[in-house]
Amino acid sequence: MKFLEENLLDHLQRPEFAELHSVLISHSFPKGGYICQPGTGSNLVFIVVSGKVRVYLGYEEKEFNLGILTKGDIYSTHTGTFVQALTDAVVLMTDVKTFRRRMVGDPEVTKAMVRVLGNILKTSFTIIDGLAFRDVNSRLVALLANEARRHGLALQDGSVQIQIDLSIEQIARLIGSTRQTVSMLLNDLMRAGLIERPGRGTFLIPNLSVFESVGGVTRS
Amino acid sequence: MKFLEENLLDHLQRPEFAELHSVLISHSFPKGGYICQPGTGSNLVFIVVSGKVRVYLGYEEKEFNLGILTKGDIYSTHTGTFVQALTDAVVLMTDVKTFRRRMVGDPEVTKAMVRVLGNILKTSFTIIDGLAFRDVNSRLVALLANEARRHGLALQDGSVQIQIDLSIEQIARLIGSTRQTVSMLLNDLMRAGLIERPGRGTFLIPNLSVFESVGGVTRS
DNA sequence: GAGTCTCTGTCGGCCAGGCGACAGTCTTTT
DNA sequence: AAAAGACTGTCGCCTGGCCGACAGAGACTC
Repeated sequence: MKFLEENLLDHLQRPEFAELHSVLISHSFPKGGYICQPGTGSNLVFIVVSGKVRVYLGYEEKEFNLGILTKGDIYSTHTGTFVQALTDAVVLMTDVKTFRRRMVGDPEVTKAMVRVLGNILKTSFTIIDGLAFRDVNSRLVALLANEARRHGLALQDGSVQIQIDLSIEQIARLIGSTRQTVSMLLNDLMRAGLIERPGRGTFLIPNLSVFESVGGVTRS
Repeated sequence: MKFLEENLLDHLQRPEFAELHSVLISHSFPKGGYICQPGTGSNLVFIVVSGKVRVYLGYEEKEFNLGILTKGDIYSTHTGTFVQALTDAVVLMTDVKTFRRRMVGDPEVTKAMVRVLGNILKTSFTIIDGLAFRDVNSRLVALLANEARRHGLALQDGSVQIQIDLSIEQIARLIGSTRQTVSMLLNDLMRAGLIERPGRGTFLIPNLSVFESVGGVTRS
């Protein structure tokens, strides 16, 4: 679902959008700040100018990541999701009404929306799959494997090192489980030699493909 | 997320799309036929011309409805979802490559996509919520209440009648549970006087709002 | 009306995983 | 270095819900 070649922001720099800038108000958010939370009643559309923001579904105790928005991504606040700045971030905001009137007809804008929605949708399918079909262990393995594939550091001996600066409790939230269960599972994985934990927040996966295959087995 | 005023099909009837018709191939599907199933490797985009088609996530034993597409809706086959004709249906199909080249730049097309994706996304959030936070009973109540609100027949005495021509087994699938559990829960609801079952596939909810409130209580 | 099928209700066994509790360990502060 | 605080590992209990099994109950065929 990748359609965008040109960055949406560059596109909006063009002269024909000059008058639009008056209604696109720039807002800055510090790292960790919330761009939106469900239930605040605000109904805005925003475009990320700089920084990274994380979109997630959250409830009292659990939270499921839906995606990371970066420069040029566009999203709406009235979707029942949380949007939090992962780094200091700047966004352009406008209300939905103005957005519809002025911007919906623009293919670059809708293309950006399709891209973002498509990605989030894909992630949410994965989440549903995980919740409906996989046990906690599989979800944990999937989380680590994902992280390894995406941001892992491959070492000379073929192992992959990943840095997850999250407490066990936070990891548990991400996969919709509990501290105790995750703690136990991680130790099981270590005892089985599938992962090592050289230090806090750091994991070492000696053989990633073997590791991944373990997650798949426990399918019901 | 409703942006479309003009129907996409009318839009495509315009003269400037005349040459496009050669690549938009019309396909008919009988009621119950599959427009796409995951894993078939096909990578097509289609627009619904007539009929209703149902999009759902399915696995061996369970299936989760994501939405119903009708005239003018546009969707893609490589999303890992099943798409099944609920009635006899006609769709216009083309491959993704052509679609990107010829149609992605058109705001009506992308608007339709945003609308469809937005709806499906919303539904999938609801599913995640249900799976992660609600027990089977809540999901069952939600399903029935939803059906009642949407297609229910309000009787004079304030009760609502709904027609669900599904076996208990099929209902169980829709909420990701089992025949036995659903059978038990339905009987519990009947014993509690919250629903009645005058005949096969028919339910009667004497007081819908009371009924709905029961579903919410069991939140963890 | 007898046989066959499909659907429904109910029971008992079983287990993943949530939760409270508590001890041990690592960090930070003063 | 001592105290306070946060994080981690484990144990045991308990429950929701899956599963197999089996017995009615309608429906359909011959």
